[in-house]
Amino acid sequence: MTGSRAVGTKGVPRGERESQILVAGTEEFGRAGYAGASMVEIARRVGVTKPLLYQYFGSKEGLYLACLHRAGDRLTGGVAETMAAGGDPERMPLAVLAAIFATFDHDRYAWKLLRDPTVPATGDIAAAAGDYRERLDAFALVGAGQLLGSRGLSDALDVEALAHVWTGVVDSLISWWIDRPEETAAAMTDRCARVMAGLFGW
Amino acid sequence: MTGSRAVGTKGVPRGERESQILVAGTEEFGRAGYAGASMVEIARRVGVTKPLLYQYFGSKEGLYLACLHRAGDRLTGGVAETMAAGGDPERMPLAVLAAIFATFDHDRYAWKLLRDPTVPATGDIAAAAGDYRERLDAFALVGAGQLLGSRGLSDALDVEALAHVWTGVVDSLISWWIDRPEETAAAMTDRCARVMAGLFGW
DNA sequence: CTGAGGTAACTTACCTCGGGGTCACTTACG
DNA sequence: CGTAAGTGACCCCGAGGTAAGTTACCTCAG
Repeated sequence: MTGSRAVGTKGVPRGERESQILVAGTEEFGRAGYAGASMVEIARRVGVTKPLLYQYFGSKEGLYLACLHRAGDRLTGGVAETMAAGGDPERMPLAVLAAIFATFDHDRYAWKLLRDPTVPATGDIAAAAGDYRERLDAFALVGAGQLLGSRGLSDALDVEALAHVWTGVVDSLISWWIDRPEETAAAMTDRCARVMAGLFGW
Repeated sequence: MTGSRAVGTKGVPRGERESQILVAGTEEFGRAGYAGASMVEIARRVGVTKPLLYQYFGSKEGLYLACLHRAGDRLTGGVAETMAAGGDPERMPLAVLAAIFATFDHDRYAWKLLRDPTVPATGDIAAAAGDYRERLDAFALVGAGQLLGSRGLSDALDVEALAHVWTGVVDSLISWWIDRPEETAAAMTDRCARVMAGLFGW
C-alpha cells in the first residue's frame, strides 16, 4: 500500500475512489453503451454524487476514455504477450481466449468498450477505440491468415472476414459469460477447448 | 399499383412515406442504436420534418417497434423456412446464412435491431425484441445441438454457448457486409462456403 | 369550366424534461 | 487552520413530443 493519504483528508482517498469509479463506469458503459449510460447512474453505483466524477475525470468523455485506456492497454498487452509466445496456428485461438478470460474474469465488461457502436463517430474516443481495435484486428488478421493459409486459402477478403468474425466470436463468448457470473475463467476455457475440438474434429 | 390516393392529397401518399421512414429508421437505429439515434436525423434522411414521424408512428418507441417488426418477421420467417426444409446438420449453417444474405441484401441493418443493446431494459421494445431473439435462438439451439450431438458432445451449456456464438457470427458477418456495400449476397454466400470448408476441413 | 369546400400531407413554433456540466459551499481529518 | 473529499443547487442544451396552422390536390354544385 502506497496509501500516504497526505494531509487534510476526509472520506476515501483519491486514487482508490478513482479506481472504484473506473470499475463502475466500465460496467455501466459496457452495459448501456456510451450513449445510453448516464453519469448520475455511475455516481449512484459508487455511492457518490455526480460532481465528484467531473472533478476527477472532467467530463463523460474523459471518464469513458479513462475506462477505455485501462481496458485497452490490458487487453492488447495480454494478447500481444500470448501471440508473441508463438505456437501452432491451430491452437492460437484457444490460447488467446484463455488469456482474455483469465485477465478479465472480474472485469468482464471491459472488452465491450472497444467495440461500443454508440460512441460519437469523431473525436478522442473514436480515435482511441479505433486505435485499440486496429491493434487487435492486426493480431486477428495474422492469426486468420496463418489458419487459412495452412488450408490453401489466401484471398485477402476471406482473411479479413474471418478475422472480423473471430473478434465477433470473442464478443459473443464474453456476452454469454457476462450473463453467467458463476462460470469461472477456467471453466470457460475448458468449454471452448471442448467445443472447438468437437467442431474442428481434433 | 393500388395507389388509390383517395381524395384531397398533397405530396407523397401515406403508405409510401411510411415505407421510406421505416427504411431510414432501420438504417439509423441500426447504425447508432436506439439510444443514439435521433428522430430529427431520421426525418432529415427522408427529407421531411419530425412531426410527420410522430403523426405516423406516435413516438420514437412506436417507430422503433414498427422497424423491429418488419425486420423480425421477415427474418424469423426466412430462417424458419430454411430450417424446415431440413438437411444435413453440417450444411444448415450455410443454408441459413444464404437465406439471410439473400433476404436482407438491400436492408442490411435490419438484423441489428434484434440485438440492439441500447434499448430500454423494460417495455414493449424489450419484450418484442426478446421474443424475436428467443425464436431465433431456438433455431440456433436446435442446430447447435444437432451439430455437437453428431460429435458426441451433449453438455447443455456447451450447446447454449455455441448457439450464442453462432448468432454472434451472423452478427459479425453482417457488420462486415455493411462496411462493404459492393459485396453481393451471392459473393457473401460463396465466401462463407469457401472459408467454412477450409476451416472444417471438408 | 370554375371556384368553394373538404381532406390528406406537411411545417413552424413551441413546450418539457432529463442529462451533461458547473459553482459555491460544507465536512472531516492532519 | 489548511487542505482534500464531497455535496446541494443550479444552468443549459438537445432531443422527445405537441398544437395549430398552411399547402396542394380532389370533388362536385352551379
